Amino acid sequence: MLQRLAPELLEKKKKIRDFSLPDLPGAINGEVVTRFPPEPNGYLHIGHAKAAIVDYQYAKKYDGRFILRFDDTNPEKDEEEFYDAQKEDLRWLGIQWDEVYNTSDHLVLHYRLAHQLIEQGDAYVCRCSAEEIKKGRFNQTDCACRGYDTAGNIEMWERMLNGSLDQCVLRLKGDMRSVNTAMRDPTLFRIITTPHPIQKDRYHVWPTYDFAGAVEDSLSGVTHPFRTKEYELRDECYFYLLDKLGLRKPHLMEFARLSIEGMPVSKRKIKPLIDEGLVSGYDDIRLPTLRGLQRRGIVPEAIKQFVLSQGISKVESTVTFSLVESENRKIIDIRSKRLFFVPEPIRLTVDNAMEKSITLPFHPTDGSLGSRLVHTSDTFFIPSDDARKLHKGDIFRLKDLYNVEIKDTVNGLQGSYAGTDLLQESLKIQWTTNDHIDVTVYIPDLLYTKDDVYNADSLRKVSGYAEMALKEIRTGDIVQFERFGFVRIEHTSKGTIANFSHR
RNA sequence: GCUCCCGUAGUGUAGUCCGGCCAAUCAUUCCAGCCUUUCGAGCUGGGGACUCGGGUUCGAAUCCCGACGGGAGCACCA
Repeated sequence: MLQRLAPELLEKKKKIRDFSLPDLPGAINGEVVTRFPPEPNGYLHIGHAKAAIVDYQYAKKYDGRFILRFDDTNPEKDEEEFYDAQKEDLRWLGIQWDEVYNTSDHLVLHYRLAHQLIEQGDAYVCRCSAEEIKKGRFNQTDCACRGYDTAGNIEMWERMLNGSLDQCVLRLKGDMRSVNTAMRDPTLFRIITTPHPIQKDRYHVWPTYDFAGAVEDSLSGVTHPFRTKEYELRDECYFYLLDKLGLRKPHLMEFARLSIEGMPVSKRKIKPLIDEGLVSGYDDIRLPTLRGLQRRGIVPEAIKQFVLSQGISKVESTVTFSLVESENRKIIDIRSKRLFFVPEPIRLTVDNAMEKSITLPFHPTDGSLGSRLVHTSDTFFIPSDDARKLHKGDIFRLKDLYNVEIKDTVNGLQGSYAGTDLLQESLKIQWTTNDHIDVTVYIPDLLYTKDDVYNADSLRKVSGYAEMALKEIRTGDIVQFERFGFVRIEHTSKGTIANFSHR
């Protein structure tokens, strides 16, 4: 009744806070431009989501623009499938970009800027080996290449581009004696002959992150780029480079990387798990990948709330996943249908049971979620965990149906009808009838224990019966199995499975 | 080793830039109670923190110095 007359009254009870981001320095409403620059080399995870959501929210907050930029400057790592996969993940998160482009589309421009640096004497072609370069940085000594004249450098750069010179890189002429190792003549361009997923074999000289990131941020009009803290040492290089190129300098900002207790959040850690078969793939429900989270029944709004609640401080912290669960529960509780699922079922016979047809609502308070009709006879199934607690003479309630008095627990579980009066203190147990669906529930646990060792019991499997109404539930829908927890349903060719989200 | 960043309750987080309104916010977790035909939700109550030591000041979580602790970088990866 109430939900029909004034649904907003019920909604209001759920206080889903709206976290507000702190103000940005030098931000002008309508003129803020942010960007999310993933490398298309894997599936997105919750760490990416943090960056993407923060970037996107800031653009919205200031009525500005949000750019999606694929930083695809390493043909050895980037793969074509991930451009679309990442877009798909972002769309799922509810993120909409005003513009999308690939850094690899701008290589000609990058070459031109490199040329400019060389002409100014701010960059030089270095033919030393990686080893020698490393040694030079460590010892703070110049190599011979650093001393070549501009004309020679331009010639070598052109040979680099036309493929007649290999074993060389273009380096920034920084300060080999700087205390900041990132300033000791960082590499700006290197030769990679592996075909690029999009550009194919059009280019073989590729900019590094230091060059491409700074240049793209500036040229694309980004006013407030964010990145994670581990890049802080490179700030100096970022601004130095823009300075030398005479390009606009954005308000560069850093925040701490997100880490979650017991969950690997980097590709570096996730990949081996997949390769060793310890998880089923990038969408394994134990993983904090967006695909894993989705399959587990975590909704995008919850991820957004969670991310924003973390803020953008530089404090490194390890968050409990229960914060995500809590945000998720707040959102799905009010809109998830309730169904009966009986884990490890045991047969219960009620000797003087009458056949009944009853209508049960899908939600205790929200009638708009509808109801289902259930027929009962003298045969039920209840969870064996509950059955174990029952003794002869006990009276319990088949939830939403009637009371049953236990008559026998030895020769099968038997009981008899014991009225419909609701007994406050009696156990209310969910049940199914002979008509039921076999369901396997997968319950994820932390992949790593406190000591950082792999948790072999991280995926529990529980089989049971669900009521017939589960058939109406579509793959991808989240329901609550009463007295069990929230699950996301998947109907597969091998039967129905339910991925456990949380209580 | 060198350099940089960070240090508020069990876990996160606001406050730190511009010292007083902070006997420190909010969430989560935990505990107790209420409510409820779910072990879910809701409601009420409770516990629990400014790393330490100096300094500046009438006054410091907030500024300065030092110590300690944690993280990161030191790639032709981003």
